[in-house]
Amino acid sequence: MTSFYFEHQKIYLSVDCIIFGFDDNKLKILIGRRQMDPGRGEWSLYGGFVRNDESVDEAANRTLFELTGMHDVYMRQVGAFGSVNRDPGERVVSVAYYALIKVKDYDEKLQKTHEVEWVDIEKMPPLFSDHYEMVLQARKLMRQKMKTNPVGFELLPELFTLTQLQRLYEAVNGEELDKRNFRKRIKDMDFIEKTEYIDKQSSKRGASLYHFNKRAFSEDSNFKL
Amino acid sequence: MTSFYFEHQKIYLSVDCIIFGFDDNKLKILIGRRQMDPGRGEWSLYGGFVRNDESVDEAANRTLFELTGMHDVYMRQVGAFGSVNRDPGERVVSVAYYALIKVKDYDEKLQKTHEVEWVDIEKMPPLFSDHYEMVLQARKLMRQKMKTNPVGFELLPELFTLTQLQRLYEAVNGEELDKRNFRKRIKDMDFIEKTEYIDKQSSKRGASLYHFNKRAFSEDSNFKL
DNA sequence: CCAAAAGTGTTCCGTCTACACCCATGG
DNA sequence: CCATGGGTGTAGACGGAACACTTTTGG
Repeated sequence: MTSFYFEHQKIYLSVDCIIFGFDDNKLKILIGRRQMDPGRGEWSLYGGFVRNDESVDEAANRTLFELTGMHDVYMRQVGAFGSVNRDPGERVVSVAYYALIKVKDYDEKLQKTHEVEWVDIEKMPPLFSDHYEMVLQARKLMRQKMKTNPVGFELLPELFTLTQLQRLYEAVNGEELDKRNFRKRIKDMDFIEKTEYIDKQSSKRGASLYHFNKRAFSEDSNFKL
Repeated sequence: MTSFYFEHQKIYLSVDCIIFGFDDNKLKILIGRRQMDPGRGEWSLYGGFVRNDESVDEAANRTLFELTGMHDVYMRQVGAFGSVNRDPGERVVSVAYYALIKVKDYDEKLQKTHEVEWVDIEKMPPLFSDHYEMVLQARKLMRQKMKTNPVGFELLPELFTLTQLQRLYEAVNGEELDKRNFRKRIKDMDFIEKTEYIDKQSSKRGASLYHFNKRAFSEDSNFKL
């Protein structure tokens, strides 16, 4: 069968990753200096091209793996960015994804190899092309998601204190929360379990360490923070 | 400057439109029988390919215009759909958009030319490729948007009764609403204005016609339905 | 005259918010 | 012994949900 496809034009398709981390009570993203033209030297998200033999989601996962060596990372699509001149070199449409990773799990060697850095999301430098817009949208989506889904735990260590969890939500939403009200809500969620372990890093008294029990959480559990 | 782009592969990029309408107290979408191979004869969204000289958003608007002859339609991106074999003929990545139009504004001739039909969203037939998935996601996004933004009016005539508005929200959310509570909320929104006109179609007594005053609405107005 | 849709307020209950003090310990 | 962060309960405000009857008029 002859096809109608031929009359149309193919386009370069790429993916860009907005990688969120949480450290020092601040929400951060992983960006680096662009190592190729056009835009060499500008701050930029990490990205890659979509191949013909992989889905766009796969391309995003592969790209993230290249950068971090990590598999099974929480990742969601932000959307397609398709202005004609968004890439000064060629027509490239890019699909943005955001990822949530634990900063401590990220191999520092790989970080140096790729010359990427964690930067405070409140202090982002100007970024290449439309990457800033991508970050804004990603952040909006992520904030929305965190309100009703227990995805924040992707950013925290397996064991965390309630204060850490609260600081995370404060960083994401950009506002302080009331400690007692926050902890009251946590207590209502049986899938956030107190462990026998105590963290002595952050205070003299020591704080109980909690963990998120994925199995105990089911989609119909209600999660609101 | 020689470029690194050449080592990568180009891909066909298309757009698909989920076109919502509201008629007979039901939420509907516009679909047609696919007129080309592969998939000829299957129910399908209306779509088109993205050209090199237009943005993806522009391609979506152009495609919608081809089908409906309408400009300045409310349209939002749903996301990119990029499975390798989503199109049986060729590798095609598609970006889905949803649109909200007034059924009455849609020229019936054009509808016949393109052989598309309004079908009740609750009674959708199986669709070509991943189009059903696109519709589900579009509906989810649209429902979300309608909760906090006054976009429902895009689906209603300029002048509408409060019962029509309520039926729209009921159709979108799939649940009945309390008439008094609903009307109380409407009364709090000054930008939904009662007119002097009366609709005599739907009842013997007659119902006041309202209209949404875009100018009176500002982004900081709070809208919750 | 009656069927059919329009229009209109109040009460109750649960949820969210504000708010202050004691505890344990390392240095 | 004191500075630091951990941990706990209550009262009042607010918003959402439930709920029933009168009005108008075309047929």
